[in-house]
Amino acid sequence: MFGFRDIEIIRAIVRHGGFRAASDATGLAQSAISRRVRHLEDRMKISIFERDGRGVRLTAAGRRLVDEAEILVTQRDRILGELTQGVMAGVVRLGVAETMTHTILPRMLTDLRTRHPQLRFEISVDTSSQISQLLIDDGLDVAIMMRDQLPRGISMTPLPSVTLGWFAASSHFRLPRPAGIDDLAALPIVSFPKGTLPHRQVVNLLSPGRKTAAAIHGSASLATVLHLVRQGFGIGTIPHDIAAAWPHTGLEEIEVLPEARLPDLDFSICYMPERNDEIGREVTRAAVEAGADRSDNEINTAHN
Amino acid sequence: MFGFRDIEIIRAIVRHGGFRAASDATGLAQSAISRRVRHLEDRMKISIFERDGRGVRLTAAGRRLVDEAEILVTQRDRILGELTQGVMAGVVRLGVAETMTHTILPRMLTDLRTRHPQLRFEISVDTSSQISQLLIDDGLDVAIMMRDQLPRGISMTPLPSVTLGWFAASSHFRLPRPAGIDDLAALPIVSFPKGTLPHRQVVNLLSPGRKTAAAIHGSASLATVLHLVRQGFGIGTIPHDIAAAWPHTGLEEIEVLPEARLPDLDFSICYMPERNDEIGREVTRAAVEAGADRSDNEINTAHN
DNA sequence: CTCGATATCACGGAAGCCAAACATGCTACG
DNA sequence: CGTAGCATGTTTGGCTTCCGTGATATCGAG
Repeated sequence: MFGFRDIEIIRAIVRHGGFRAASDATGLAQSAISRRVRHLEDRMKISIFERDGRGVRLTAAGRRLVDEAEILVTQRDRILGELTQGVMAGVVRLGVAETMTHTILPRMLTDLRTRHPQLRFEISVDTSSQISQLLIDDGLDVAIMMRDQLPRGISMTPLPSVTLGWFAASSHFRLPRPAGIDDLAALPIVSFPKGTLPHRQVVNLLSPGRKTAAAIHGSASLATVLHLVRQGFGIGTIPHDIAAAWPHTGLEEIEVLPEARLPDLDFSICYMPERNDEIGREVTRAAVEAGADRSDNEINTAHN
Repeated sequence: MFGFRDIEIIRAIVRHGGFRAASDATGLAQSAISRRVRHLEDRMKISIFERDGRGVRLTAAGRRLVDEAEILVTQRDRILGELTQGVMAGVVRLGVAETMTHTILPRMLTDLRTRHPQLRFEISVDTSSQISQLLIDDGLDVAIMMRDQLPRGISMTPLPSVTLGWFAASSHFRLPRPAGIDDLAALPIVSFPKGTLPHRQVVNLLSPGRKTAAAIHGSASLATVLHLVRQGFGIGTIPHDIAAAWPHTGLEEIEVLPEARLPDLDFSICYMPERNDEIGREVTRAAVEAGADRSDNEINTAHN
């Protein structure tokens, strides 16, 4: 086995041409170098230097060792520098609700990548409650989710609200304009997965005092929801942003009465300042700016 | 600063979920782990674990450290394994005379690469005397050169002789067939660089008792020699193999009298067994086999 | 209070420093 | 030509500092 110190010392010996010169270069006593090298050779059972009266030269094995191990020292120093000099690097574990992956996430990641090329992201897409739990358990560094149950000590920054609409595939269903709650409840509905806040909101909106419970299907995958709605499986509750992002899928917003309107979704970007103050702040900044961009974009898409 | 041991210990703590468990896993005492981690944190001025009554968890900085440094341990173990288990790896410093780069070298390297994918080559092309000196000074591991002055203790394996011919660009010079020494000496000659054995041989062949010294130009680059001869700058002394390798350059061998024939070049593959026994043997084997192939090839090209 | 965890304290061994010994090549002188 | 002296470099022996062990103190949660 060999350590970083061994490599540094061997490198110094090679570079300066001997134990003596290496001792000056490293600040170690020359005797320490001698004994260290011998000990290392004994441990690894290879000879690293060929000695004779007037100095030492690398053996073939020694040269191989230096060539290969040099890079380790370099990398160690790089890691150390990045860690202590506050360079933003490493892996950021990011949890997002799926809706966000289609809106602010791409812009946010682009922003972060240009500012901090060393950062790597590991993105989990899940329901807000799952993400919330992961954040609490230190399974995530930053989360973008709906405020569910908020643990204490968390930092939470609101993002622009996401507005929902009722959508249907063009000409699959015949509905009055505007449609009322009863009209909607009579049809199969594809919505957010069971257990999530928007799912509960849809249930609450449609259920009270109705004879037969509305057929509400949940899907954790927005792509699946879009697909099902497009195929005429039912009508769907879909964020306006998402629908606008696929303008040619044949989806059409259903005009509804005010009482049938769906509440907005309030997303927040959250992190634990105790654990991830620096990264959390920076990701939050990027998310807020991406959200601001998104507003512009919303206006643009409204023009379409 | 951190060492391999630090990383291994931190990894053990993370994997087994605490100092206590890590102490069982690593065989160290629990107190040693505690103190080591604290010292490390002090030295690096970052906090790696977040402690409370019921255990420890990685901080963000700690996770970054583990993520980035894990690979260092892996690489260290790989290097150690390769060194001690006698895998042929590392960089082989190879010195060759230029003639050889066009004959056995490509086949030899292909052979070695397929048998030892871990090997890397660093190839120097120079005159035989330079290469010889480099080999003596441990600037090369293996050399392919003409035997010049041979240091003692060297291993030398002869390779097939290289035959030389006089070449000229078609129809640039008018010579009797066969040409004699005087005919050749009257023309500008492009040959091997001054100071090399074949250059001396050309000089010796042409100079004795002549009124005006023959105009012998030297070039260390075979490509340059070929170019000059092709352009009609003069006639050249070129290995048959090389000329055969460029069959469409308009070069034509000059038919000469026996007394004007050039001596063969005797190349050998050399290494210092004291320093590079294992690699030297293997490269020698590959060179000899490539030389055998070359003989076949010579016959083939003679058919063209 | 008890349990399960980490932190701390006194003591032995490896790794480091200092000084002196040892090996080798070079030079100059008899 | 042989050899003493010197210059240069490595190895070897005493003495201190840091790392690992074992037992004990301390702390937080249930």
